[in-house]
Amino acid sequence: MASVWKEREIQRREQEILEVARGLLLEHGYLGMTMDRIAAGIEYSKGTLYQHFASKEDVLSAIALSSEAKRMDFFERAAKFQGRPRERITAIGVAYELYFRLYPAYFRTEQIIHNQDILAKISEERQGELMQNAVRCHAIMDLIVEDGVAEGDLVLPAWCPPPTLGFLLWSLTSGSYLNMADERCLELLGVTNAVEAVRNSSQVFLDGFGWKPLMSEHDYHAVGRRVCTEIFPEETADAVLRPAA
Amino acid sequence: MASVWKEREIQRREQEILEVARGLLLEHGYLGMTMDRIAAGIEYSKGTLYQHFASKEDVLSAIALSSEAKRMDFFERAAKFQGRPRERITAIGVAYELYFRLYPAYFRTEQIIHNQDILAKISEERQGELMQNAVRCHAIMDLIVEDGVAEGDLVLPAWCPPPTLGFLLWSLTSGSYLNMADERCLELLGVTNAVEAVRNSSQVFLDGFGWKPLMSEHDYHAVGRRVCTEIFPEETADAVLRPAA
DNA sequence: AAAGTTATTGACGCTCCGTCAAAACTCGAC
DNA sequence: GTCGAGTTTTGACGGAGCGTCAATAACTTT
Repeated sequence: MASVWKEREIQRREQEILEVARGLLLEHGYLGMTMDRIAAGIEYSKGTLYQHFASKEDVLSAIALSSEAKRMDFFERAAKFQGRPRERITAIGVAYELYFRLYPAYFRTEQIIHNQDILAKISEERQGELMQNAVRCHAIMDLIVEDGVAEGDLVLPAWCPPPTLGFLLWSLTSGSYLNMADERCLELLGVTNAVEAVRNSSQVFLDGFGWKPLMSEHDYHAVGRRVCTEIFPEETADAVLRPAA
Repeated sequence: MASVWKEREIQRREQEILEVARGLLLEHGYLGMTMDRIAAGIEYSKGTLYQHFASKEDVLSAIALSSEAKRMDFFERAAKFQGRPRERITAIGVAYELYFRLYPAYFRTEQIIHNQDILAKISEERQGELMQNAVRCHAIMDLIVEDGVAEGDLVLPAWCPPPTLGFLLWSLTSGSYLNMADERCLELLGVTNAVEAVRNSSQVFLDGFGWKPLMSEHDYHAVGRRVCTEIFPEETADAVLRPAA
């Protein structure tokens, strides 16, 4: 049966398209990633391109989806880290930071797709997939927060159920990374070492909630380094990526 | 001299263009705001439109600029609030929250323009203006943070000079508001009362830094209400906008 | 090998941005 | 009042990009 080979060929081509598209997106931005250029990049015409993807936004969302898959992978690996709940949520933070630093391009594609106009043009189906990822991602955090509460390390105020804490922590981190995009602006404001600041501020935030053990009682830089060596040894072979003592 | 009247006429028309453009932007999004539609909305042709604005992005940045002006106004008014430094930074938070709730449309235009692709197409001049606003905005926060340090209410760690604290607080808030844009997603995650959560979480964050007086020592909801009645009486005539007891 | 089926192509229609030569208008001089 | 130089306005047009589809090529079955 030829259809097996055909199936595989289609898959292969889809990957090739995404590869070319991602390259264009990073080099020339959203507007520079044109369907004609993608078609020129692969060895097929635009018509064939449209047999794989319904629209430009569809291509874009596929790229974003693969980026999110990478992030999900990091999160799920980090979630396996053994320790007190607050150490485990710290591991999630490390995962996000590594994702941001190792794959800034992926981070950017997530931001691009997160735009109302673009999102509106994506098929319901893919929108669902994207949403699904977000939910899974927050579910991981929720479980850890709930463990923290269950073990008595954390007492949440009434206004802040576990999903809300996850949302806030996420907002602090993603908001910071997003604002870091404009480097000129950052410099003008006099912000240096922003990545380190985000790392530390997450801990300050958790201290604010009184999540034990507090920073004063525990060395979370050491936890960060442990997460790097135990969970992300390959990714942090370059020492620059590990938190300093 | 006719040129005086002409000057005024040009100003008037510019305002009219922006009004129409903002309407289109809000109703139909970035892609729905076309130059032809704007031209149809005012009583002039596209050519004339292009005598006022160099490009579509130029129109957009003018809209964003006026939005930022509104926010700046709120910030500057809030900065006049009298009290301990932490009360004053709380006032800034109230200002931002009110801006977000009263003018969601303005908030959105700021987000739209904050896009790399769009930003890249704006004239250097307008980019400078936008940057200027950001700097002024952060300068206000910086001063308050520095006062906090000077008065001994706040001891900042080495990794966090005043501008960095401003940046982080800003990121927490703007990041949260940004993530709140997707209401469906928020609901799916189980986050309720997000605005209140953001308000409280900023305080938790400052508690984390040990900025005195701590939440346990001071009623910051009351401070919030005072800011509303003293600084924003007009805007908070509707009681829904004021923090509950 | 012929008929039928599926895959591929790229020219085309449409929309939108930004331009520019031509038309319309203004206003002082005579 | 009218002429004409200067200014403003216009909308048709070029160019670019997205998505389509009739025509063509390739492949499969009989």
